[in-house]
Amino acid sequence: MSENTKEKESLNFIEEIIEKDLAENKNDGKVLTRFPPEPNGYLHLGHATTVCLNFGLAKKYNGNCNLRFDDTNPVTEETEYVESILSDVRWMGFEPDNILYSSDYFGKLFDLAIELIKKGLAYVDDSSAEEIAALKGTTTEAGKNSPYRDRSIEENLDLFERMRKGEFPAGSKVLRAKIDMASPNMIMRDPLLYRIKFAHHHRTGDDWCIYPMYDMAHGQSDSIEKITHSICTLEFAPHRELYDWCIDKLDIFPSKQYEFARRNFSYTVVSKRKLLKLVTDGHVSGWDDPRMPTIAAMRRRGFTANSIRNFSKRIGIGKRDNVVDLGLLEYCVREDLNKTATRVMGVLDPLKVVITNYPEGKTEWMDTVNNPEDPDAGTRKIPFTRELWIEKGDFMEDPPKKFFRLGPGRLGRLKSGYIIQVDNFVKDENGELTELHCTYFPTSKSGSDTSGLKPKATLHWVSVEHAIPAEVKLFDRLFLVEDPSSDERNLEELLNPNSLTVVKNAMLEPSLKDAKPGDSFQFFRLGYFTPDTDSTESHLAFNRAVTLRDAWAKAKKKG
RNA sequence: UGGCCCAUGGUGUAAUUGGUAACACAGCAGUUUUUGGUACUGUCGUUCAAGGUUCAAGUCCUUGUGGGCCAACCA
Repeated sequence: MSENTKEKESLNFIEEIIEKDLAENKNDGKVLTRFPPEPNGYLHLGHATTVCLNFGLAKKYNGNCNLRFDDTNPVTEETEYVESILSDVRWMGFEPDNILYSSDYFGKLFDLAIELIKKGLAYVDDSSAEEIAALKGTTTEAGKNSPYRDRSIEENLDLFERMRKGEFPAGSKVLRAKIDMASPNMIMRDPLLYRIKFAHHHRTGDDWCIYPMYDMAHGQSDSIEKITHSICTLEFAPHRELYDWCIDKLDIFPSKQYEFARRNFSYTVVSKRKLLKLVTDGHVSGWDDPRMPTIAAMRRRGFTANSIRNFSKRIGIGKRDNVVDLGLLEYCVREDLNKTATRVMGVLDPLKVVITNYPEGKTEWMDTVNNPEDPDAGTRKIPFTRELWIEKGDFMEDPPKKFFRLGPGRLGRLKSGYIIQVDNFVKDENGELTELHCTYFPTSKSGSDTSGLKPKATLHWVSVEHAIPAEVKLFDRLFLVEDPSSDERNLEELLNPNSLTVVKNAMLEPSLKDAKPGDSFQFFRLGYFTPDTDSTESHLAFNRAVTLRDAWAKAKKKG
């Protein structure tokens, strides 16, 4: 194929391996990878980087990438998860070359097991789980052979066949590889190959009552599909010896396994067990709660597939332990949305402004730019009237020097509108600020400003008459500690109690009426927002994907 | 007292395979700005340790130290 002569960008270690293989014309110059999730949960950010890696490699080297559901354990796997995984992969922007299942190979895998038995390399063991564990030895002591280890090939064949027919109860027998109970690699101490489970499988139903273990299924499935580069996480490194042993003894296609370090992310967890616990204990509303690190949640929150792909590319791959700063993902989201999101105005904490010298009942439709980063995005009209909503935080009765928004007597520019000056503020009986009385400068109209006035701040606003109310959800990190997965304390103690803020009565500009999930907006000065999946015409609901960078908030914090 | 993997700024990855330690994020300071956004500029700071080989070591060797994974009828 095409030789990349001058590759400026440096290669990661897997790309180096692939390019070396390609140079040697291994596998006839073909690259075939696979993404092999077990359908027992939703895909999360860790999977997302693996998806990008495997599909990305295939794309880069003109190869292919299969999606293979590693569904060899019927008790944990469900069709619901299969569907969510497939839709998440597609949303990420990748179309699998083949959609396959390990369960498709149950027949072939059974035959391979028979072959191992015939070669005297596997045996049926009647020991209980406890007995097998007891004979396993420890990392520093050799194990001992099972009393069933030397059964004849004929007897093993007979027993395994009868296991398959359902003649023995669950747990009464297993098939084990006959390797070496003294191996320094614990995985090689006669690993279990098949176990009896009378469980309904999401695809094969009740056809089988014995199921292959990971080590009898994964590498073999790779081999059946002729996967050239089987990429997995570092935890599987000890399995590689067995992976190669099976391929060698069975004399099947020599797929090769390569390992990279799993990604950890700051202020969140990616263990399926812990994510499931967050869901079942009600700490979040579901797998797609926008605070979750799942792909479904990130999509619902308003993150884009493009930003996740860029993030994945930027963090690269390696072999050392790591905690990736989630701030980088937020940066990638902003980077993407800044270029594409339409700028609109919405007020989260409304304060009424009455422009006392503006005619009652008058509406001016002001021109405003949809996206200053994209001239092709065009302009639209927004209504300006005598009564407006502005952000309560944009006025201070007694503003400090560094605050350059509104205060008594101060000027402010209303974005794409007029410059106003605060004349008065009104409070209710509780001393709560309720209203600002201002005057506007007719010569200061945006785009044709001849006033010569230079207010320090430009504020967002919405016409009271035209505003549409909405619920808006704001999110903060789920956990208080940077690395919750390595914290000894209970998950509950580490949770950020303020990870969700629900704003009930936000006021939005009327153009947002028909926004749909998947649409991205920048609410001027507030961040990037997208309609929530539960948004309806009568009850608009938005999620904030991420805030804008906020130098003022930072300055305030520092005091 | 085993096997395997790993060690580069606050974080994540690079380093033409022995030849000036770089890129991005974060931080800090500033310029521009009808977003305290964006863009732009500057700045901070690093090879786990000790020996050795070499004109030259993040890279090779030795010995340490530190961390991770492995003993589920899970994947």
